[in-house]
Amino acid sequence: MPGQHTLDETESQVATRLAGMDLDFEAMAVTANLFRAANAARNQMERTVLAKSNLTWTGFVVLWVAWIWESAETREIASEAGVSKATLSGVLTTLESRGLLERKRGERDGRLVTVELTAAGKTLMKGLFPEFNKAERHVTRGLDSDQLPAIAEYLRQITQAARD
Amino acid sequence: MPGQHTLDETESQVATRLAGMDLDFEAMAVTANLFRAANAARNQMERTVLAKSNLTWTGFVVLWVAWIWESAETREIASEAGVSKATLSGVLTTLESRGLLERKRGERDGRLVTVELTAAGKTLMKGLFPEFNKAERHVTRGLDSDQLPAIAEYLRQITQAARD
DNA sequence: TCAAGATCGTTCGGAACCAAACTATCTCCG
DNA sequence: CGGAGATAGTTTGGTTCCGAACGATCTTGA
Repeated sequence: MPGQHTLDETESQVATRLAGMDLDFEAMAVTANLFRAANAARNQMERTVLAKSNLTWTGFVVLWVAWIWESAETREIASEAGVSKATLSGVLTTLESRGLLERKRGERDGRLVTVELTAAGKTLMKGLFPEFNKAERHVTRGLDSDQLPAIAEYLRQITQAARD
Repeated sequence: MPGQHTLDETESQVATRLAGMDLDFEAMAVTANLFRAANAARNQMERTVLAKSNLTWTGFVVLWVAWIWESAETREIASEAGVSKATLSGVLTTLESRGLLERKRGERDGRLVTVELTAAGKTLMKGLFPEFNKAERHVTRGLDSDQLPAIAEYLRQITQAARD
C-alpha cells in the first residue's frame, strides 16, 4: 500500500520534525494514540455491527444509554453519549421516527423530556448488544486480559482530567 | 447537578442491567472508557485551544499531518486523520479557501493530489501546537508519568486490533 | 404575588461526515 | 498500440454535529 505510513514511521517523523521544541512527547503519544484507537475501534464497530441495523454510532449510543437506565433524561443522554443537546435533539427525532424510542414531557417539570425505548427498540438492543460486545472483545484482543481493568482505569483518569 | 451520573454509578448500573448475560465486561469497560476519554479530551481541546483560532478538530488534524510530513498525499491525510476521502475533500476546500494550505496536482501521477501548508498555515501551526501540547499534558496529568509509554503502547494495540 | 433570572429542549445556519456514483488517470497485458 | 480494469480525488444526497439564538417553564426573592 504505497503512500501509507506505519504507526512507527509516523511517530518517528513526528519526533524528527518537532525535535528541539519544548514539548511533552510522552503525553503527545498517549493522546495521539487515544484518538487513533477510538477512531479505529469506532469505524470497525460501525462496519461490522451497526451497519446491518442501519444505525449510526451516535444513534446506537443513545439507544444504549436509554436502555441501560430504563428511562433517561435528555441531558443525561447527551452527557453520556458525548454530544451536544442540539445534536441529541436531531438524533432523537430520527430514532423516534423509526419507532425505536419515545419522548415524554416531564410531568413534575414541564421543561424536561425523558426518553424511553419502545418494544421494538428493546428488541433491537437485546439482539444487537451481544454482537457489539463481541466486537469489543475483538478490538481488545491484543491486550493482556489481566491488564484490562488497569487500562480501563487509566482511561477513566483521562476522562476525569479532561473534564475541567 | 441533578440528573447527572458519575462514572461509577453508570458502570454499576450497567453491571446490574446486564447481569446474567454472557458478556465480556472487562472488554466492555475498556472500550466504553476509551470512547469517553477520547470524547472528553477532544471537547476539552476544542474549547481551550482550537476555538480561538476558529479551527475544527478535523481541520486541525489535517493541518497537523500536512505540517509534520512537510507535504502529504490526500489518502495519507485521510488515513491519519481517520476520516473518509469524501470528508477530507470538503475539509481541504474549507482550509484552502482560508489560505492555510494548497492543493497540487501530482506531476508524475495525475490522479494524485498533494497538500502543502502555506506560510500562513505554517505560522498558525507553529504558534498553536505548543498550546495543543499543553492541553495534551493537561488531560494526561492524572496518569503516572512513568506509565505513559506503556499506556501509549496499549492504545497502539487496540488500533492494530481494530484494523481488521 | 410576580417580575428577573436560571434552566430546559428545540430551531437555525453552516461545517463535518460518509457511501455511492462519477470523472480522470494510470497500469497491465494481449 | 489500445482497451479492460484498477486507482485517485471529487461530487451528490442525506445525516450528524455544534454554537448561538429562541421560546417555554421553573425558581427565587422582595
